[in-house]
Amino acid sequence: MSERTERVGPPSRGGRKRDHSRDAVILEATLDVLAESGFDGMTIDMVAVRAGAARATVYRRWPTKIDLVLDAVKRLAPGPAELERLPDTGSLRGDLVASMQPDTSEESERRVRVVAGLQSIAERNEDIAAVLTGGGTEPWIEANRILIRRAVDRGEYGPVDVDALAQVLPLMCTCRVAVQRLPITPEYAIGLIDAVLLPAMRSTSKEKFG
Amino acid sequence: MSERTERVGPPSRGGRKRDHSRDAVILEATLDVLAESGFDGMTIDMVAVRAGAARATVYRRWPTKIDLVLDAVKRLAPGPAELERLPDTGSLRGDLVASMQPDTSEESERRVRVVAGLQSIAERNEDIAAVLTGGGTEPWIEANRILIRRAVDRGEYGPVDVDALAQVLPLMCTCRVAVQRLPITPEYAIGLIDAVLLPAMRSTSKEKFG
DNA sequence: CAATTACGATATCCACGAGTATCGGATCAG
DNA sequence: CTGATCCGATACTCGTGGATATCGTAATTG
Repeated sequence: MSERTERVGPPSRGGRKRDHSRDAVILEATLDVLAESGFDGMTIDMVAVRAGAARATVYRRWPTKIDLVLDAVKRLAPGPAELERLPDTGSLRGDLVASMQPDTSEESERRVRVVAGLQSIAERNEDIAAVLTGGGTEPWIEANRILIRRAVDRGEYGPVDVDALAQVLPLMCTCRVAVQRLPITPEYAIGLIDAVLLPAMRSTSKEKFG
Repeated sequence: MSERTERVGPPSRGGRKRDHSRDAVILEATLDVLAESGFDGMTIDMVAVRAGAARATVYRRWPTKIDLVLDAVKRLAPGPAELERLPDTGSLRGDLVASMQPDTSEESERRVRVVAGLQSIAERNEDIAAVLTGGGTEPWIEANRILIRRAVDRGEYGPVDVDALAQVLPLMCTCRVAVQRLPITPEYAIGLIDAVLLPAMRSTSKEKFG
């Protein structure tokens, strides 16, 4: 977490406790607004209203807009435990379809929209850029890397370019939402798997053509 | 073109002519600033300074910031003639490599950055969204569609899912620049062609796996 | 030359949003 | 109860940027 406005100096004698359960509400509201309006279009007031709080309450916990957004985006990054719980159905296709299931939900569409809405500020803010790579496409690509490597190891496919193939689904889906402004339906996701990724896996790319 | 501030009423008797050769300079400056700072980060003053003009000169030709950006983005859309001049080397790989050549240039990286920088405003402005689909990834996808269809027609490959495969290179390259913030090197482009697209072409996706 | 318009530069108006300050009411510790 | 702190609400400051207006100068027509 980025530095809050915690009281450090005087060991206070009492007073109303800060209701920390509202942190999550405010951060969720921040992500909602970010997904809808982007960083520049988002105002602290929008966040406060959506969270049912006062602007002062937000500023009491995060000193600047940037700090608020940083903490909010950190919620997007999957924990290491997330990568441990990858599906294991026995076939690559089964694993991919299972792992894409949450990606066709609204929850994950918001994630992509947040990433898209932070591009402009990421250009000028090192911290935002850093937290974006961690919470954006990279974990998703890493998950695909694991699934593909596992399929190759168990002999389901021959040797392939794991790094290149692991990027196909995450990058294409991200671009579809962020740039083409189209939803990731289960049909589209499965279509990509069956028409692009799995066919590419089947033909090992040893021979080149001139 | 969107409506300018052209004089229409009084048949004027004379006066200094508007130097229309500077339109292009201003619009190019607009694209440069858009690519660097996005729509919200761009100010009319940045554009004017980069174009070596005064703000008043810009406002004399385009009434609002939106109008200026609309005209600028229209310059990104390739004319119909562009799609007629697609490479024809005899092999799909040759065509793809040749057609990707300009995409690895700075010129084309700017195009993608402009598209990325306009996402936030496109969410709220119908006109921007419309002109973006025309000048963004769609023409690029269409070009790939033509190349792939041609290769199938000449018997170089069996039947494939043309629409899905035509999106692979444009979407992945766009996302790499706009989201991952990495350059499109010739190595990366050719790597995609050899490790993803052509392998996927080779194995026709008739059989499915459960 | 005179009238007219474009141009560069600059001043100005205006709206908006980040961040601060204040206030009344609520909630805790002692 | 008392003092300290949180909360919601509101007013406020202040910088920025879109848009307009003005002015002196340059170019063009008659």
